[in-house]
Amino acid sequence: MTLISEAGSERGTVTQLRAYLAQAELPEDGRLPPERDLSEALGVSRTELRKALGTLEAEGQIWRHVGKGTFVGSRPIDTFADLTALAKRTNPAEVMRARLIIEPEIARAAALTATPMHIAEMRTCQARTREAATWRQYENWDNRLHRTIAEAAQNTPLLGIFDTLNALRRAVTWGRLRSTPVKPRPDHHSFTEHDAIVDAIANRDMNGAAAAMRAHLQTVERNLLDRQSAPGE
Amino acid sequence: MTLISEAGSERGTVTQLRAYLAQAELPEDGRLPPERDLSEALGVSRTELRKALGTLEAEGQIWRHVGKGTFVGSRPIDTFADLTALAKRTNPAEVMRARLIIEPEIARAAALTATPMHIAEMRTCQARTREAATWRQYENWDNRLHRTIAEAAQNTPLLGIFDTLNALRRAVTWGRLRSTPVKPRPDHHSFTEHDAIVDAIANRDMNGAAAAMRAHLQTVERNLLDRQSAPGE
DNA sequence: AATCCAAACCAATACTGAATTGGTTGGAGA
DNA sequence: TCTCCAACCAATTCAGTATTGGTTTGGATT
Repeated sequence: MTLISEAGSERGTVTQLRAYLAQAELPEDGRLPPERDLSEALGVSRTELRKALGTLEAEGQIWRHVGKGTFVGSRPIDTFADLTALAKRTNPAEVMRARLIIEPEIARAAALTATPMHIAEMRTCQARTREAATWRQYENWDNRLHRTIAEAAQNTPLLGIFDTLNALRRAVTWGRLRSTPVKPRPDHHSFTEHDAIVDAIANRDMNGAAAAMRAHLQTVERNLLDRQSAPGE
Repeated sequence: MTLISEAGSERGTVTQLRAYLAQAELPEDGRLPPERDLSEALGVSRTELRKALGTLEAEGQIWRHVGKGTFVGSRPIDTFADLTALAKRTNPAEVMRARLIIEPEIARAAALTATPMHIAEMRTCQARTREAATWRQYENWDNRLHRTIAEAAQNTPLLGIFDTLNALRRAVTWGRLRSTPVKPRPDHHSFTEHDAIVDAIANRDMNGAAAAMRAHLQTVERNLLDRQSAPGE
């Protein structure tokens, strides 16, 4: 073997792969055969094939994933909608900060676009939180209230973002359940704060809605931190 | 079986169920035993139990799903975990509106938390957009600039949200690529607008950063709409 | 000494078939 | 008519197995 063939061994495999990709009939999803098969088909060692695949991947021609396979084209756009992966890299404080940044703006938008039906549903959720006999029920209606506000913004991507944040919150807080089985006290801070938010939205007061939501979340944040610093409450 | 028990059979089962729900120790997810077991445990026929469960479901106390089971609380929101599903329900205008709501707040947060390294990277991206020889290169560095701003906010969930929005934008705009192969003109609006954003962040001017980002996105939105109303540009 | 290769191993994913579960139907019986 | 029971249905879950890209190891080649 000459100097050239030696020096170009990897490049050779790359061009061979390129030719294969141009010629081969790939299935609908663009998946190409597993490395073990492909290396045999091309008459190359798996090591060498993997190096070539590596350069092609660096070029963005293909993408790979353990257990899934190797595919032509660019990686599909599911990106990091994967909550569990995100949840592992973050913590409740960060999620809370993100909520503080996002949700007031959602409330602001909702103040502009909410329909009477939305507002009526918000009031219903409010009433239900007050009637709640357990914390579970309370949180249930609290969630629903916040989501109704997000729905009132009438923006699909925004609603998706809200859901993502919400799911993230649950994933991160998972395992730290409210221990007390009693129901929320009638003077629970959220009641008046929720009132302020919904009232502002009903009055089409965008700044007020944003401010009320921010104030509410800040209270929630304070409670969260307190509970962390003094566990067992 | 007496007349009373017969006449009140269903109502009786409902109250019996209510008592069960109040007393029973339910697992974390609020799932209650399968109908077949529960009917035996309560000493009721499955038919009757199902009627009672039906009324409780109508009241919103529980929710059921084939194969999953029966759960207390209200039906969880079907979150669009999948971006492609979300992309099908929305449109460029909505995505643009969502960006207008979210990204200024990200810029505001970035103004507070950006490190000198972040700012330096922003300036680099800026320079690269000016040097770009093609629209593709320009958009590449433009994307990177916006993402650096999101990184500078130093909040994992926020960055995830930004990526989601970005992926959504690409998914929705997919197919309508910029046809002109020429490079951006030196007086392209984005240049000065990007300057304003980065300057504000560097000056720790939170309101300024948010305003500049909003102004920038509004210009982008206007261009987008213009292009829609006059296709082919 | 440096590479390369084949095999084994690893962890993530896909796949497959059985079991579970809410929903439905049909017949027996009161 | 109504209830009950059993069987059945379709959606979902679950557990075990097979694939698959990624990594390590030991030996062979140069």
